[in-house]
Amino acid sequence: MKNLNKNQRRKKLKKLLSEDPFLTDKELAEKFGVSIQTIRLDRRSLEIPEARKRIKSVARQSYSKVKSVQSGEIIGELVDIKLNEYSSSVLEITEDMVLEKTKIVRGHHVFAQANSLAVATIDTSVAVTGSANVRYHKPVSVGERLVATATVIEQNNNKFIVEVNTKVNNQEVFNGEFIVFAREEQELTKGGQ
Amino acid sequence: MKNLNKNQRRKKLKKLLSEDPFLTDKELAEKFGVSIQTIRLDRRSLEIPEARKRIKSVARQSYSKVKSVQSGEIIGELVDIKLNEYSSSVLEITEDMVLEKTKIVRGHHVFAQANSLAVATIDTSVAVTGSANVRYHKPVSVGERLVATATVIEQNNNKFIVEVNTKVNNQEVFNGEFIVFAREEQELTKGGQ
DNA sequence: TTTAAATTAGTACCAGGTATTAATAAAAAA
DNA sequence: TTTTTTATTAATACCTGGTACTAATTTAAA
Repeated sequence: MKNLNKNQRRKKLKKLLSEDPFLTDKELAEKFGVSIQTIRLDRRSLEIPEARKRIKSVARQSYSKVKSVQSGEIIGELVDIKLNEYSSSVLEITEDMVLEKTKIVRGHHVFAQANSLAVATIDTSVAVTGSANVRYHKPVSVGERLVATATVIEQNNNKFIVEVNTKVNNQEVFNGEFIVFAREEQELTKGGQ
Repeated sequence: MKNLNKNQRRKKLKKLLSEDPFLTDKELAEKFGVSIQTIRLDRRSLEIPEARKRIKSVARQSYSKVKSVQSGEIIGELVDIKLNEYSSSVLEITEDMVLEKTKIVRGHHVFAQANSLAVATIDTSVAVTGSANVRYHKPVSVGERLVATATVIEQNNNKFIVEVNTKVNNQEVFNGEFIVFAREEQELTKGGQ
């Protein structure tokens, strides 16, 4: 990759680094057949930070994302809850949740919000989904806010039937009936999830 | 945070770094009130790499994860497919998919694999899920491999009924019936998802 | 051909380490 | 208590991937 003038090289450099932020100046210098100093001048004028900082920011971004999903254990933000009765959560649709082609939300995100809400509504140390019966009414797109409300409609011992209703602008886009089992921590071998 | 003996300190160190891989030896030394050298001995005996390597691996993981989910659009790895007939995918369960407390896989991951497989099986530019009826039979844990197979069992015009069966070690853990609609790219306003 | 722009070289310095040897402090055993 | 072992700290040389700056050299344009 040679014989590029300054502007071509800088343009390409920018693109390369956006695709692969892990490249060091040395690697870039080799790729372009120029000296390290040239690459550094390029980065400076393009205001691109050094590799370690780029890597760090990638790590930070994704780390906080993973964490919120892991620790929160609820998909979306819980806005209201009364255990064993009802709860609701809000999920804002971002670019990474949609299909590239159509910009429509991938079904499992809507399901995940509803399922995690249904499970969270039950007051027990461990709640697992036994089955779900769901229906998608309308497609959802980037920027829209999914408001899910879960209602416990029946309880028999440790078996709960939870209905979840998801709306965008007060219009129903999804609903589902989840059968959730409450279990104590020890008995993890049989049934459900 | 002082007066910890070696083993207590190492235990805590391990935990701290698992929660926040961005901490440098210097910061850790201050936290524990010991010298940098001590922290380095600790890391070495615990086989924990230096901060820059930890950060890099966090970045790499999430970078590749985001990419594969976005571009692949299939959850898990597609291993076989005959369009409009059947397909199968394999999903390996990793730590980030399970509930912290119980180490059991969160339901929506199993659903996501099945749903994305059902949708991918249909030969059209846009396929959306209309409804799903799913059942979780057994809990799934870290390290297990979910093998999902999707079979188209009925077709009426643009409406497909797809059955998905997910197994671990040849034992069924999940099954679901998905109603999927095939649509052309223009008509994105009404129905389904 | 002279001037200006682009590139390369060189040097001092930095963070955050590895790896090793040696010295010192604290705890346990004799 | 003294010795021995374990734990901790210090010191030093070296590494990568840089920043920041100055100076020299090369290439292209006026």
